[in-house]
Amino acid sequence: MINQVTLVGRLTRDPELRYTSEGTAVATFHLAVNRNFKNQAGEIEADFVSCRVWRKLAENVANYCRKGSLIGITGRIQTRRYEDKSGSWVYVTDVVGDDVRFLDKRKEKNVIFTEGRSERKTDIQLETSK
Amino acid sequence: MINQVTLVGRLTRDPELRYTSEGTAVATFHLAVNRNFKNQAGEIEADFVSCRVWRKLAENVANYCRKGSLIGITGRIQTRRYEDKSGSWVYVTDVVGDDVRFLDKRKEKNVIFTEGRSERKTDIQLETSK
Amino acid sequence: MINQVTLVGRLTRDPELRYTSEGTAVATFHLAVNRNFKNQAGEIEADFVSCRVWRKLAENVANYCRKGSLIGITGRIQTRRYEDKSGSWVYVTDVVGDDVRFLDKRKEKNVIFTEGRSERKTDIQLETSK
Amino acid sequence: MINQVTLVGRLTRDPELRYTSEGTAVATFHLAVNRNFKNQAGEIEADFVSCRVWRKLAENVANYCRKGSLIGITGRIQTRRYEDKSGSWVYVTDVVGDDVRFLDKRKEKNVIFTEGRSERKTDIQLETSK
DNA sequence: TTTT
DNA sequence: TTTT
Repeated sequence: MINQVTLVGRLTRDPELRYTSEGTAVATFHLAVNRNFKNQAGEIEADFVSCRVWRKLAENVANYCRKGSLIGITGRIQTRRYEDKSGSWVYVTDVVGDDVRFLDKRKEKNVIFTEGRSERKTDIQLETSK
Repeated sequence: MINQVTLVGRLTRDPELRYTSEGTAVATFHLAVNRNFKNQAGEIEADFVSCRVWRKLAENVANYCRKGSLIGITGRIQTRRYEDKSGSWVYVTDVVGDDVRFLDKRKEKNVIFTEGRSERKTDIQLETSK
Repeated sequence: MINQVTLVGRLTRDPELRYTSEGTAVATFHLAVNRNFKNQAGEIEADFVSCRVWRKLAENVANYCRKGSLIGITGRIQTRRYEDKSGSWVYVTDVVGDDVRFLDKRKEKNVIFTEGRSERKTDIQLETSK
Repeated sequence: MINQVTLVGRLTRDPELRYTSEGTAVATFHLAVNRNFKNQAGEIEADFVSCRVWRKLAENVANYCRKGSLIGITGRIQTRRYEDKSGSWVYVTDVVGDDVRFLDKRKEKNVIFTEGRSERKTDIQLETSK
């Protein structure tokens, strides 16, 4: 079945990096995603989405993101529940990311812009091709 | 900012239709979205996503969907929180849908297939508008 | 950067399965995706999106899909261009799928429903890993 | 049916604003979306996606975007075809946007941050409306 | 070259 | 409170 999420927002705090007992890295953080419409008071609110990424991605997020970083994340919604101390069920919803883009990096690193080859040419073409 | 969700899954129960004090229709339901991978035990699990739609969409969902209906929904993640009786915050995550497709309808109704004609029309408009 | 597509539609013909010179399987097909609104004449039109999937997915699509099959596909938009015989550039846009769901299969196969158990397990792990 | 696209990329040139014969604004532009993986030569390539937005959105894009602007766009894939001078069919694929985010704006304007207050309000409404 |  |  289909379960696909795309978010662009800012970290509400530094990400938290932990490791499972098997040694797998997990990073968790909340994204503040400003809404694209105003409430009755004319203000813009935000949704605060809980996100989780695994392995190499987790380490990258921990290394490159801080409170306030603008990121794009794609992934899926995951739900789970657990019993709290008082014995009642708590339902939790997270976004599990399979890709994260760091959108306020000044410039994309490691981008050897070969579009030179393709892009520049393309541009010319777009010119020429009218 | 960007906040976009697409889900395809089945209703876990009949949708619930209610009205706000202003008379606006809201339908709520849970979607069971089977995961596309197996757990360690070789079984497929599901995520149970809480969904909410408003107005005409709410009434359509209430009219056309039942427990087990297969639907596609597109929308966004919305978060909110409230204080429970004991004074602690409860965090809630829902998908607010802006479009719902009924995927087990035998055949799409009112589909008169007319590709070609209208596309050419579109083209002429754009031509003219240069 | 972010490039994410989700489509649900029907195959306009049987998929075509081919192999690259290195022996990698590729399946191509077109999806007819009915629009969710009517044109001025009150008719529903469709978009005909060219899709491509690789490897195991290609073979699954070739085995399980036929003209008219309802599928969901997630992936990304890919563009390329080539020079035709007359020396002018042709621009091509395809959706490259990374996941395909067969939506008119009577029932999901191999789905053994086990919510609860495994979710709790996941939770325990996370607890431990703090 | 479902047809949903999310892209984040940079404009390859300034957008072009035109008007249909009925006076409706249309803006067209190409987005360069860097791929998240390298080719055999270790370089990052891009997809060049043709985009189109209408009405107020078209005017906003024309006013606020320039060559190189980083934007996020959500919308759907639209296909059409036309007959060229030589009488053969040309197939065209565009993304028609229903929302555009300007991602290199220094800071979101008019964002008065009010989480909590309004969320509680929403909740009360729902309570009342049962 | 277009599906139900 | 969980679907096929």
